[in-house]
Amino acid sequence: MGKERVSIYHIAKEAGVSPATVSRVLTGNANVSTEKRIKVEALIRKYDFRPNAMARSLSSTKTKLIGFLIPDIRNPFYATLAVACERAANERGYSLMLSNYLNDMELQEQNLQKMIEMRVDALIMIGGKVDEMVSDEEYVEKINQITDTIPVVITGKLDGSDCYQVNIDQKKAMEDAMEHLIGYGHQKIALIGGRRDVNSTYTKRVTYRSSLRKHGIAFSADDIVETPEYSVECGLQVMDRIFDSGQELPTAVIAINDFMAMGIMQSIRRHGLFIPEDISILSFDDTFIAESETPCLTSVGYNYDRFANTLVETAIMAIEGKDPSKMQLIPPKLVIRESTAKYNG
Amino acid sequence: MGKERVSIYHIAKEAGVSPATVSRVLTGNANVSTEKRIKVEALIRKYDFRPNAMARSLSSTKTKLIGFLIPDIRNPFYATLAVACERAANERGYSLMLSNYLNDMELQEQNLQKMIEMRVDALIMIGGKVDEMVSDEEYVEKINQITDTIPVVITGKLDGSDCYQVNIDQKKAMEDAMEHLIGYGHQKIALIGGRRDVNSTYTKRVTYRSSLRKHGIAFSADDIVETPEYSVECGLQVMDRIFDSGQELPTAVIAINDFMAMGIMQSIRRHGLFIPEDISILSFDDTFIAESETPCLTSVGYNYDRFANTLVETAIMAIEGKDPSKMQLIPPKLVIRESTAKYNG
DNA sequence: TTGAAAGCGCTAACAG
DNA sequence: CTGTTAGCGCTTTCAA
Repeated sequence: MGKERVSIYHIAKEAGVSPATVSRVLTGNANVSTEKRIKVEALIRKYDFRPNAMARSLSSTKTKLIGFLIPDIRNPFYATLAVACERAANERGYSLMLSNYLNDMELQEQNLQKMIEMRVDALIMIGGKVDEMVSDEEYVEKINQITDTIPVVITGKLDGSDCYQVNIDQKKAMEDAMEHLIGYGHQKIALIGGRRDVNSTYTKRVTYRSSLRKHGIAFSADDIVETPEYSVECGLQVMDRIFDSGQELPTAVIAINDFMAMGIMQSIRRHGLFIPEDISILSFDDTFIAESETPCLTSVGYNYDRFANTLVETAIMAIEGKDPSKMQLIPPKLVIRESTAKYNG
Repeated sequence: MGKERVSIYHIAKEAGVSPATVSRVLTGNANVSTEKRIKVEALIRKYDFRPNAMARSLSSTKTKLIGFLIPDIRNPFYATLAVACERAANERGYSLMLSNYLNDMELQEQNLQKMIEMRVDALIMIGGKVDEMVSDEEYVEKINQITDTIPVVITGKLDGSDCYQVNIDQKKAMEDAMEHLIGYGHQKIALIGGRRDVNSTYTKRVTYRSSLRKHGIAFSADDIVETPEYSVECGLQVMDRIFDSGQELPTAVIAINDFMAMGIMQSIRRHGLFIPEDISILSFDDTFIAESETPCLTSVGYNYDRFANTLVETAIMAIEGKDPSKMQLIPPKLVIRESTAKYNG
């Protein structure tokens, strides 16, 4: 430790040029004579000099940083998306500043503030307070205060805010799921997991019910089960409870995500039933989990690269004042695997 | 967009004090009369003012940022660790700057440079070039150049470098695994996955062999299978190959991580065998996957919070010149679940 | 306790 | 093409 940091001044002095010239070869935004350029570049290599991003940002008022606020990177859905976004950002000369709020609204707030202090050029936020059914008025006000200065793109819903939205087409996702299952002859279909006050879940529920109606299938309140979390554990508990209740078992179960599906499958196996022979399972997100289960999960996924590109591209366009569209939809894609089968009542 | 950013100058002017005073109430590093403090604090609230972290860092030459370089956040092992590290860092007033190098050495290098440009106060690096069996001399030189200025803590091995090491006790981990399996009467134990040129894998292999020797069990070269990746896919392929080869099946399989175990289990089930009745499975890392499989996986895990705290604490101590110990070991912890059973030959 | 002033390392006019 | 000169927004002596 301790060695003195070299700056453009050191380089400039040793090269016999002005600091501005060094800056010019660094940024490439202006012409420098080949002679001087070569001299400077040699020094840069000699000292393995890296310009101070803080100073650069301070001066240019651009950080080339995009804040990325998500609930929990341990959920493969977010991990997949984060990796894709990081790549997308890097390709465009930006870095992702990621943070998890772990379903803690206060932490989400803190993280948000930290991003603002870092003067990120844009913000991508997913879930939590930006996907509540009824948007928190005070929160909207706070976000709008931010959007005055920094473009914010969300995956979710925030009524009355100036955010750009990049959303999964939840309606289509559920429709595809239902068409698949009903096409396989299922009538008793359960929808397990999620909170009704979360917009994406709410939309799925509504669509679930309208799909049933469209096909003339009676809706039973028992068939929609809410859970406080979107976890494996919750999936297991809910399915156990269904078994214990003695009520008529569904012939197909739609899990709100892959995590939930894992739990549900575990419960079903423990009760000695087979998937898909006894019960079909379908989930949302199509993460690596779907391919890794036995049997492999039929799941509604998305093109994560496309999703990520749209998110990042929208953010960058907004940064550059290019005015991207306010609302973009990511189409879902049903991947049929082994966990769903024709109903053979 | 467009609203003018407020700075300490605006606040100072409106409060009728000097910018220095505003800075003082911001940092809390000096005394300010209650009267002025209150006035300034009110203004800060009024404008929801957030000090510019870039300017602050530039001036103080501290960024309160810790770079966190990992292979792939999509692997639950890293995701779990990352979340724990983020929390540990936050608790101590630091933020994590995370990036994935996706097994791409060039990307690892780029990300590293970006961290340096950001002037992170310390660097935590895991795997990849910092866990190769034979350390790349040039790379060591490059890292040592960094450690001249920034403390680097690694989980891995980098001979001849000045890094702080926080490592999992791989030897103990494998010993525990082997004792468990051998104690259950297994003699034909396969070790599947990983590359021999990765130090952590190498250590496991060596320990595997010495455990066999200690118990007077003959070693068969067939029982160690190398894989290019640490993925579900590879696990599946390897196990399929073992079945196809017609060689004597192991009665127990040790998977190098949970991913690998998933693939192996999938293969075994597809071949009509049962776990653990026909083959026992044991894995390393004990991520959520271990609990979510059916049967639940017996796995050697670690106390991730402790692991993360040690990593972050070491980094911060080094930042503060407190001279932490150069080498610390994280003890593993065998969690026995349902995937291993007594051998009943 | 407080203000003035000098930097932190870089970029970006502005002359020349 | 190049050097000089202001900042960017904050922290931190140094005097008062």
